[in-house]
Amino acid sequence: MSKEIPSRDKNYSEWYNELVIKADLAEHSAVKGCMVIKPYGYAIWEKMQQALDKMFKDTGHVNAYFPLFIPKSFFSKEASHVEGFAKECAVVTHYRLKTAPDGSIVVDETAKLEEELIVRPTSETIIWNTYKGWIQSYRDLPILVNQWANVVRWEMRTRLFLRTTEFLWQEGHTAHATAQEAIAETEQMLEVYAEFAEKWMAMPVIKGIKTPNERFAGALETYCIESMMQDGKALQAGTSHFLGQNFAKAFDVKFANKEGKQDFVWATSWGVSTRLMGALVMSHSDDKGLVLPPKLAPFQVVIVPIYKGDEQLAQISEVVLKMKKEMEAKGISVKYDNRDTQRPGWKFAEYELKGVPVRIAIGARDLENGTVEVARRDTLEKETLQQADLATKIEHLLEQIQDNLYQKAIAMREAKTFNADTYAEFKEILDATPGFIMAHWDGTSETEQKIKEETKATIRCIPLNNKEEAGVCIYSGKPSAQRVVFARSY
RNA sequence: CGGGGCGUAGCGUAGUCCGGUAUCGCGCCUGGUUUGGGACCAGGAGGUCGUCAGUUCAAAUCUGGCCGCCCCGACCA
Repeated sequence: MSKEIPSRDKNYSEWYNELVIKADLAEHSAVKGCMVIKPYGYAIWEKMQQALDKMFKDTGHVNAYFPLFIPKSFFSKEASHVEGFAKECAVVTHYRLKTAPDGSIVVDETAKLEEELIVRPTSETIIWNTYKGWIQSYRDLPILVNQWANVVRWEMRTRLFLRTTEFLWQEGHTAHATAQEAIAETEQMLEVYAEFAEKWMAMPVIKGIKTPNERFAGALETYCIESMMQDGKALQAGTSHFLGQNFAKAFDVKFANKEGKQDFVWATSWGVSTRLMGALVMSHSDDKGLVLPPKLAPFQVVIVPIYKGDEQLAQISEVVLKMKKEMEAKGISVKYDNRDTQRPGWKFAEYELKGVPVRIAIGARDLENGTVEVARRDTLEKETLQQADLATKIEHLLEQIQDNLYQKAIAMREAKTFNADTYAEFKEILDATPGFIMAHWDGTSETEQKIKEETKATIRCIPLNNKEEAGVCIYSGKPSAQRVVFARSY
């Protein structure tokens, strides 16, 4: 198979698609709109899961699991929620197949479900139906539960990782005694997501709140982190919702407060998905392939021996295994690729394609000099280092790479963030230099809608702690107190 | 659901207009030489040409139906 991927600049979508496949992250599946996540891609997802899961637990959350199927009646209890998801639900109507007279397998019409089951597109309804039985008193609160699960949304158009029919995610669903506490939770989880994106994925994000148009179906307020991909398009990387008492009311979840009065429970939900994998690819990778931040790389260092004959390999291996051990003692994950079936040049290209942060090559020359060749994936720079204290040097190098990726991503975002003061300017920037456009907006849905229809750009978010600045709306000319983030998005 | 493109070996493709039993590259297998940036030589294996039907002495090629995929749009995390 040819491992060449198309250029990033020529066709960003094609580049992304090919890269995901060639780097062995995922592939299209036999089921329309679904994908197969391959072992290498899944290993990265597992790294993400582990880091996130720890952050959730450090903030007091626990994991649980709820059913895949949601009875239609549950699903329809919260009006705006149904409305938001109705168009993209997979529905189970029967529970048995049979063999037809002609030998083909058909649905047994006699095995029709009395009530259809919805394959969860998200679990608010089934979870709140369950919480009803868990909550009687303020003493039962808060409930801080997270679920790792798969969900199905029957999207019309799909794209590997970014929008597949089935995807993996985590969804947190919390229940609180007060609005204030629920809002604090919503904001806390947004912080967790932002920290994960920036510290682990090396992907800078803007924290903000969604406009009513873009709000989650059933939420009072949707907080989000928005990131910018290398082609200037925005990607929503995570959301945290303050659900108010909407779901508690829909499922009649009341509790007795300290005064002995009945009140509806306050709710939040928050989630990130395998979409983050897409974000990771689009944030850092280049025409040679994937570029992984060290903290999420399935292995951070690959060692490639360069040798002639078994004897030389044995000598090299002796040195390598010692090095490997030292690095592993520092918590660095190392792969020693001593396969004789591929040549060094092939391996170099392969590990670049797969985004391994650091590559160490060692041959006869190095054995003599007590050196190794160290190549970093982010800058593609190579240098020769002394073997002495290599583990410490690599440890620092990995930190540097992690930081460099983040700084590069910030620089890219800054270079593609513009102010627009008139609608003409706004449209010009949008086409000429895609990116984030900071512009004044009159705060109405109508204006946002019009701009979306005319330019395909949406308000990504209203940044938290936004700077106050008097101005006029680029579209309507009405007064505005702050700029918001506009962009075309994935 | 609208617009465009496509379906030929594991992958990428030529051939389709003008019908005559499938081309090339990568990969794979065997042997040898190699190994500091995707090796080279020699030999070899591998194909219901998406599918069903029709036309014909003869269909990858012509006709019709169906299926699937990709891209762009509406929808969306």
